[in-house]
Amino acid sequence: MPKAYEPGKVEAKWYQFWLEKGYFKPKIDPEKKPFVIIMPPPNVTGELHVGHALTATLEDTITRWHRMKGDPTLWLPGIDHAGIAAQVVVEQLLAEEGLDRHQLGREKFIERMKQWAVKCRQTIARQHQRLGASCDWSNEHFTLDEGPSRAVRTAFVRLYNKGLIYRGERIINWCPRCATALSDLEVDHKDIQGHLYYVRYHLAEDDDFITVATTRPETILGDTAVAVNPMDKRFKALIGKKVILPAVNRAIPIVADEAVDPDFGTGAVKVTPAHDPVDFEVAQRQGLPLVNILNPDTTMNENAGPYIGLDRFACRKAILADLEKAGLLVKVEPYSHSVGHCDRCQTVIEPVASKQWFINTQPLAQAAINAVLDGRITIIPERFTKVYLNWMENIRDWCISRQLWWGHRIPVWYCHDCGELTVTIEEAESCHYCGSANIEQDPDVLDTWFSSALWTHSTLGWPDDTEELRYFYPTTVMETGYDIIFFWVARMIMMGLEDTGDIPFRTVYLHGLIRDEKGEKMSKIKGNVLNPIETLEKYGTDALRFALSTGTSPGNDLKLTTSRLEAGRNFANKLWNATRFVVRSIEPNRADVKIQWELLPVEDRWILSRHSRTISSVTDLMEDFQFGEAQRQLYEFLWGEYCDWYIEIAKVRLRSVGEEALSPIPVLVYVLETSLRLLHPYMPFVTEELWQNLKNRLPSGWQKVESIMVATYPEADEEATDPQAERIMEAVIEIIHSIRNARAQYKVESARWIEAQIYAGDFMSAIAPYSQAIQTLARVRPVTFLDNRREGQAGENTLVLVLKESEVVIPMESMINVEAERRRLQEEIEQSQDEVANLEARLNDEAFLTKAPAAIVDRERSKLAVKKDKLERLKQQLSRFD
RNA sequence: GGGUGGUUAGCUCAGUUGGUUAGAGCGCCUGUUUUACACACAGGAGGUCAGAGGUUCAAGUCCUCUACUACCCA
Repeated sequence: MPKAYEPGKVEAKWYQFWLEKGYFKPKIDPEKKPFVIIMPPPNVTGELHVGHALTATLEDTITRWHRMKGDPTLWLPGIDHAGIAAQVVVEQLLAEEGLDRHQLGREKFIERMKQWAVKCRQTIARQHQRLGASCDWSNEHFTLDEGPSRAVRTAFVRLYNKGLIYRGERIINWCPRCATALSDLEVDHKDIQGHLYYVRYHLAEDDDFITVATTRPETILGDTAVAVNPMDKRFKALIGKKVILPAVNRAIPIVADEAVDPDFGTGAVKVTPAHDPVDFEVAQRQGLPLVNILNPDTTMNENAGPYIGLDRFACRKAILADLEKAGLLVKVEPYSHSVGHCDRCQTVIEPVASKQWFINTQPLAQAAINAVLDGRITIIPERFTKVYLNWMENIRDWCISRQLWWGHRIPVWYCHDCGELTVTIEEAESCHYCGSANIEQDPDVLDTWFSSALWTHSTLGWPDDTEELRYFYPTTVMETGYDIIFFWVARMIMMGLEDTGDIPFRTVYLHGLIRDEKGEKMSKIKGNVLNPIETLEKYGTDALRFALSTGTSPGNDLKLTTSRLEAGRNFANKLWNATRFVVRSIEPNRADVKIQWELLPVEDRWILSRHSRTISSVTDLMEDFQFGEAQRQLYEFLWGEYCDWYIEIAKVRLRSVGEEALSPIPVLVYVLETSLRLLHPYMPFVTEELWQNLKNRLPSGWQKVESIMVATYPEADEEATDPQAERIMEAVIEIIHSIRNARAQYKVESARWIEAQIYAGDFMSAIAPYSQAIQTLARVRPVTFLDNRREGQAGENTLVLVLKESEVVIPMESMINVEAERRRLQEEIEQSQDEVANLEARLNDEAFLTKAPAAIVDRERSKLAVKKDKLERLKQQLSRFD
């Protein structure tokens, strides 16, 4: 084995091995309950980013763990066609060739999109494989594949037939750059420092006027009324009269509507029903007409009179200039208001009345609310439950039609003869009402999230009653980022329940977002994105996975820094070298790894006890979705206990040749091998490589399976916990620490041997076997054990280290610094006194004694006894210097 | 306007039924080529857990308020 772990040399080999063995594919076993994760499908927009790496890491960890536990485990990968986002990417590619999609035509454009998607799928799959993703590639799905597409059409038709999908003219969010309608979720609201313009409208019949305030003066051209609050006395006399719109000289009425806030502006507002959601509702109530003034590219249309052809912002300037000239612009105030922006391209959204397809979501939301309220679905972390419920309870209809080419075509045909709609799953040949063949399919496609909402069941075969659907649905965990809780999770719950009658998953696990070193969200525009592939090539996949999942908590954002990546790489290397040590210690012909449980020395019983506790704790944490903490504990155990202490003490035993000491190798191997299995879900590559290295050097019957991936997940052995062994080892470690500390304090050269005497009272016989270990690890020789406490004489050049259950005496020849020693002891005494005082106060408190649990009181009592004893001994030592 | 999170060591963060002297990684200081590992080892410094009040025998942890900060929804 080389001196350092070289991840690049082994990762591809093991992935290929797992793949060839078919480990990723679940075996359906009707006797067992399966474990299922459906992967959130990445977009076919290019490559995976580090957020996908986090998703893949967490899902792979959960998946590998369940697979090792013996559950039939399905992790189903997939790819999303990503309507707008992907279309924009390919349109940009076309633009480089000097083409646009209209020149190409719909069919040829779709062909180009498909080619692009195929390429993208391959890239993404390869990237997932480099991350170690153990998903079932034979079950990979694409949202535009025939199965999911038929599911989309089926769901659409069913909802349409139930009256839950309808077509209607509503105010929608129009992105002029993407040239499509968007749902409310796809709009970012940003506070913009704009202006409030006060504009005077003359009355038609007399010389009077009314002043309205607006942030968008260009919409004056589309006004069809002025509205005031019916309770507002100022305008009572004007209601029912007409005003003349400036610029276009149209007469419009003054109406009374309760929606008007008398405190806004002048109390009179202009009503532009085709370009504002609130005004749209006013118009519905008041029976006002809609005047649309915009073309789809947001230039002004023929309704804009003299401003026809101008862009919306140019029009605003022009109309303001004209109003000013006409003396109709009364005043302009700075005004901060919220403006919608397209979340894809950040273009200012235009609210506009448009005929689109919608889902009436309220009836679906109720079932989705119940599923969470009654506990059938659990959301982790819990705080997102409230976020989810709040959104569901205030849900609004979902605009699902998009004016794009890339996506699921809406399964609706319009009849040119009878005007009826044919809504069918299969391609319509003729009108279902009049039989005419003169029909035309709706040109639009569906919101990508519509197909995503069906993903948990459409991938398993729905609407067909497949074996997979019956066995794997409902799935177990939905793991994804909290940023798509509404986009995806909430809608999946609604549609899963609607289509199948059952929840789509039992647990929603939401992870945080990854930020750069400065804490900023990663984005291509900022150029601060970390490429996961470059990162794993530099540090190793396991290091990347470690950095992404260790010491993090669910739902919290995390900064990915090079120091985290280095920590992961170092840990992998530490494991590598620990294994290298163990492997080198195994003698080829004496590779007996059977543990002789009844003969084990204390350090073996100690590490086995700590090991067992670690397994139990790690398992509990994983059951509770606390993967970051579980991994941290594994790290602490392997590095801080196994490597730092157990291996070091084992070396002493291995070196004592000729003596009849029990070999530490069986326990070294056992603890290491079990820990590798425990760690495998987190760091699959290094654990497999090391596990195989061990396997190669041990007798052929040592492990039945061919890969750590399919070995069983360790279970804690309660029998192994050994408090007495832990207590003894703690004392030994404390002795070694104290000597090392004293050496450093007195600047003893590291190579020099010093003498030490140890008094350990009742513990002596337990600690005595560690004489050799203490010698080696603290560099003290000779070590003698004292039968009686050495009280020390004044003027003596000895250092006495007072420990919890023992004392260490170090003759320092003439090196003792009396003042420093006195100070050290005084400080220790002060600290000790504080602790004793605190404990005494607590134990004298009647309330504590009666109200605290007995176990806590007992613990405090024994703590006090130990501290008091130590304090007395410290005082005696100090008296030497008086 | 409504909601949620964060505020813990110089930096980045853990700390999950309230119960030892609050932890880690990185950084910093001192020392070490001790044959698994310098991607390491040994030792050390560094914290009134944002502030105030409350509940409790006991609060980083529960409650209330305040400040700053980030995000979500309207």
